[in-house]
Amino acid sequence: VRAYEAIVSQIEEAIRRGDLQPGARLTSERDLMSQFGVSRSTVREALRVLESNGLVRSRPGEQRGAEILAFSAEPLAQSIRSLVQIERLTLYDLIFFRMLVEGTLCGLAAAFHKRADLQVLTRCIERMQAAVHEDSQAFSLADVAFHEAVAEIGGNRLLIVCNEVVRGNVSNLIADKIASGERRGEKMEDAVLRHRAVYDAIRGGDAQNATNVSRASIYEYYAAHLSRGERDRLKLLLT
Amino acid sequence: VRAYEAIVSQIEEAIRRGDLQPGARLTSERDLMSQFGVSRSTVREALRVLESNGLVRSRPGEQRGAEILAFSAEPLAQSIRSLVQIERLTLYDLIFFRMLVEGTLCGLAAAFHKRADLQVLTRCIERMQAAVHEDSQAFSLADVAFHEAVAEIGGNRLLIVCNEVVRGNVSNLIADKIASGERRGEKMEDAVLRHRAVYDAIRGGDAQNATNVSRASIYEYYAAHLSRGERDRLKLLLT
DNA sequence: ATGCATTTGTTCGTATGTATC
DNA sequence: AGATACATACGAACAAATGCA
Repeated sequence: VRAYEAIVSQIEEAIRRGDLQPGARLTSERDLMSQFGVSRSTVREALRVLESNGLVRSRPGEQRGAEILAFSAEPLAQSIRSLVQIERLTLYDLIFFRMLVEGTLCGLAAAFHKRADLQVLTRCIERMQAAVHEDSQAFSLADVAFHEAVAEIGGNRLLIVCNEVVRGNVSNLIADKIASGERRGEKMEDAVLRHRAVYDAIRGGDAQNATNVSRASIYEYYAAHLSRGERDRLKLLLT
Repeated sequence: VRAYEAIVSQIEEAIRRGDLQPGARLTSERDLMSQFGVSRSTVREALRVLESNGLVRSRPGEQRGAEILAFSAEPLAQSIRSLVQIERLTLYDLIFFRMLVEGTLCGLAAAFHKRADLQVLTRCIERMQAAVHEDSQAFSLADVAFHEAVAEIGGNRLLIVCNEVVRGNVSNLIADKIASGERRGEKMEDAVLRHRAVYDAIRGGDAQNATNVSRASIYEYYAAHLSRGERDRLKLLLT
């Protein structure tokens, strides 16, 4: 077993145990070096690996050592990104995933939401409405906030994270096609309507129905970018 | 931008473009060093990062440099593992995900399978049956093979990979509770019956029904390990 | 605002262990 | 068995960035 790997797994272990909390700092490279009885290069290789896994961050000149970071979905997002590129995942694959997961999250939200949750969602839609024809960046921020709020209600962290990651990848894949297209205003109006429909379905409390409305909404939004056969497969998810 | 990061992204880029195919080798560290105009340590830090991301593997003594690896879901599995540990995901979260995804894969299989696919599934079940009361390792190998074969039929790479990863994490979480429990033989018999039911549903060609049978099968298998409230939430996925 | 101490980023030279020919 | 090529690992050094007095 290689020297730097031992260091990596020891520090990883400490972080997982909660022994090293986010915001805490490792000691300096020179301290770690004597602490683990290895050379500085070895310490640095270990730090580079931890850094690339999103566990720590180190910057030159900082007095205390590398900082322990809070968990971030970024490594997961990266894995999925490379999966998209290397395995040649298509828009269809991603949309399928989103319809499946986000629809389910809406179903959970319909079944388990509280009063306050509905208010949060309403505010997101209002912010979207306000930004129509105006600020397309504020619009998409409110859009993302809506989806995240829906996901939070359901409360399954795994679904939430996966869905966020895939949503990000979808945007990457077709950013140019939609955000900057012509008739941008119309499309934004359209999106507001669809979000309202999803909101109503969630408020209605019927999980099956909310799932379906959400999936149909995603389907319609992206259908134009998909082939006939792909659309047929996606329809399997609609009842 | 740091020196080693430039190297990492250049090599990553070459791999993504397919310029560096799996099985090909990088040149030796000394060559890379002069090629990129950096020192040995910097090259090594870059290699460590690439290695931890599952893109290359380097071993001492090998004549040519580091080997380019085929894509593997291992980094993704790692991200999910750390998500499970750090975010304290429970068995419920994982089972929810599996019911959702694997049920859908069964639905796809029901709708799109071919003759040959059914034969593959049959053979997996036969291998399971043969290993009952005998070889528990062969049993679980056949079990995994069945699920992978089902997933392949549906053909959505993203779902397949996510499902495999989550299945692996589930086994980690409760390996002790089931595999080594008492009445192991009975449980294996039971599993064979459930797999047959899933198989019949797939052959039947009704996607909705196959989805349901599969989800119910997973639900029943794990229900005993879950609380009342968790079970109620999972039931939302059954129609 | 300046200068000093500390720390990281990077380089270089060297020694050691290991696989292949 | 020996030679070669390679990766692993060490330690000293300098530059650049940061924080503090």
